[in-house]
Amino acid sequence: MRKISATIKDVAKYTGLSIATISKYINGGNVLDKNRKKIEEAIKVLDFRVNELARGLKTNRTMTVGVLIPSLKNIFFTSIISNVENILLKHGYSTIVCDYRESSNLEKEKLNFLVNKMVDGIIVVPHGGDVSHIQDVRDKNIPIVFIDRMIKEIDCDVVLSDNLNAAYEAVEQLIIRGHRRIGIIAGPKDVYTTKERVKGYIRVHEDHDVNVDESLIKYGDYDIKSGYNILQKFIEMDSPPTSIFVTNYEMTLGAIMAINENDIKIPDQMSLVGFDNIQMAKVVKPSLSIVVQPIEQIGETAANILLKRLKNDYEGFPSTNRLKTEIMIKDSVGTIRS
Amino acid sequence: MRKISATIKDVAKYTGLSIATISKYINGGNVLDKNRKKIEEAIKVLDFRVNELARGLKTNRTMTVGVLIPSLKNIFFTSIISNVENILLKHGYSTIVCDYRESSNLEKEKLNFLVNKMVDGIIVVPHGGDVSHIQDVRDKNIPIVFIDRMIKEIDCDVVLSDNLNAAYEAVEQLIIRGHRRIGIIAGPKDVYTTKERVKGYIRVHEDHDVNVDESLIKYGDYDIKSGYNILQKFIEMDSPPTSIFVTNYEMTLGAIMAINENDIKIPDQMSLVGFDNIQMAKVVKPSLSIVVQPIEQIGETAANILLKRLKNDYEGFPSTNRLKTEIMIKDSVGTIRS
DNA sequence: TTGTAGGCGTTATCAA
DNA sequence: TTGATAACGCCTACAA
Repeated sequence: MRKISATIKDVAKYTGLSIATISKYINGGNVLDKNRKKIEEAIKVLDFRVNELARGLKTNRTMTVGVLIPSLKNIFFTSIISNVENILLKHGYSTIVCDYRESSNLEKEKLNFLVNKMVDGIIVVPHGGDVSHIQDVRDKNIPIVFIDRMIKEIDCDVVLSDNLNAAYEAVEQLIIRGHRRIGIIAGPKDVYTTKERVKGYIRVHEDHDVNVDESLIKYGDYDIKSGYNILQKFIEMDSPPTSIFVTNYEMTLGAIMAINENDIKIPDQMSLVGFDNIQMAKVVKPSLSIVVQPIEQIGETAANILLKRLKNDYEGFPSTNRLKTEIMIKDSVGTIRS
Repeated sequence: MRKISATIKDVAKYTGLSIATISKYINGGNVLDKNRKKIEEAIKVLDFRVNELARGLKTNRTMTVGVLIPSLKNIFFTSIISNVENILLKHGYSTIVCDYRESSNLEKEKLNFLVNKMVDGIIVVPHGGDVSHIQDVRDKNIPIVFIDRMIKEIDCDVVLSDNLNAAYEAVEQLIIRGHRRIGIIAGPKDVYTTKERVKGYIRVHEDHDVNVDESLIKYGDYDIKSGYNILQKFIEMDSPPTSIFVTNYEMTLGAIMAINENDIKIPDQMSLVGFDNIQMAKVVKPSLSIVVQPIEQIGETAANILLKRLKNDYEGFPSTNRLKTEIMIKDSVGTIRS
């Protein structure tokens, strides 16, 4: 069916040279000038392309990297991938993208799939919880880079935002403006980013001598619905918070939905700080204050570390790359007069 | 470095059988029951996995599909991919995802990359314009499925929304509510979806005997900025439209930004119908009316058609799958009293 | 049912 | 600098 493209053998025949010589040329070896010309002509005429399969079989490398994320519908992750893919491509690597739909089982399954595909390396946003399947991959000496979340049990390069200080600074802006009852809509309790962000929330309270009311810390699922539901709960409290900090993009969307439905005036009745997605922040009215993660930098860093490991350069392993976030305070945050 | 996993040879040694027998077992052939047990034991003990490279070298198939989209930051496309990837995976195919960043040159380059990777099939959102490089791929008899956009010059399966009628119905809702000056923020003039959506816009005007004012048809780039700019221009017109139809998600975002900045009251001063992304539509206040494309169905259909072609089943080729959209009218659309 | 052997396209070693 | 040749791991006639 599919047309078989020309092989080294064909090029050899065309030029009258041997297979070995052509192979050497392809891999950057020295050949006589007149031979080089002939080879180049043959390659062009025959439209020769290296058969990566055969090459991989010999070299034991596929020049392929697996990327595994919780969801392809999450723009935070796809934006990262966009950068990763582009950088890896420049180095000849292709990227197999999988999402595991937030399911630990699927994560395991897809990880296995990637191993079967003999990827040379893996970039993964680990789900957390049981990580033995990841350890299994590590045991095979396949380079892995974690993104966004850390798994303490596994020695591994990791690239993530400074979540703790991101939350710290966001909440601090609220405290500075007089807020004392600050609600936080956090992620799932057992996820790394959640823990870090809650830690930051608590630490800044302590540093400013503001009492932490445990009832203002509520855990969601990082999805729209929980953002919506939790904000609703905050509203229904006897003494509702004067401001809310939402810790990811989807829940920020949900929170805004609830705010709109309840006709709550921002920032007069309630201040709001969201997470990620500048575009969103600009569209909402009043303009939304948000924590901005260095998305491009995360992807770039992860790709470069992986490339380094693929070159068998294990300098600084395991490296932890904690990138700084930025806080943009806009109209959704108001001041409390006491 | 990387641990070499067990080969058929190893399994053969372990079981005392021959390579051929093991191979037959793997590929579903018949072996004696006692041998089957031994083989299964060996596979488990040795953690044997088929080397896809070697297999591919023999069978001339990589069990890999390439997916090429304009941007990984566009949730419309990534959502489609999410479904595609999942379905293909169930059939043993892995998905190499590339974006071409809206550049025709990059599209060509990445398409070439995929061909070099010897993918068995390709799903692509074609950029349009020069399509000779796509024809080149087709000439190699690699199955291709187009998504979202049609390329008339190339015989190919294609899966897309019924863009014409989507626009028709959206604009019709405005006409029904008394609007006579309806602005359309269209995409780039030479893109397929743009043409179809503008066609629908014009046709519904004609069907309802409403005059088409050419100055109300403005072309953008399907990006946020042009949505913003064009809406701005509409506002500045001597006789601005009473309603706007925006033809993709990003431009809808941009339009809303402009509306917010100019303090235009929706729907009193202007009605608005956007495109895609239900989540967004719910968050904006007043709730946004939108055209909803059948994202899941698009991915599913494309994947299934490709799988069919990969099985060498060319029934109905080239098929055009035009899926129906849905229109959600919400608070952003008002009625004009005359 | 099982085994032998050749070949897929490439790389790499070793002579020439 | 070039060439002959043996792998890489698998599949597949064909023979036993």
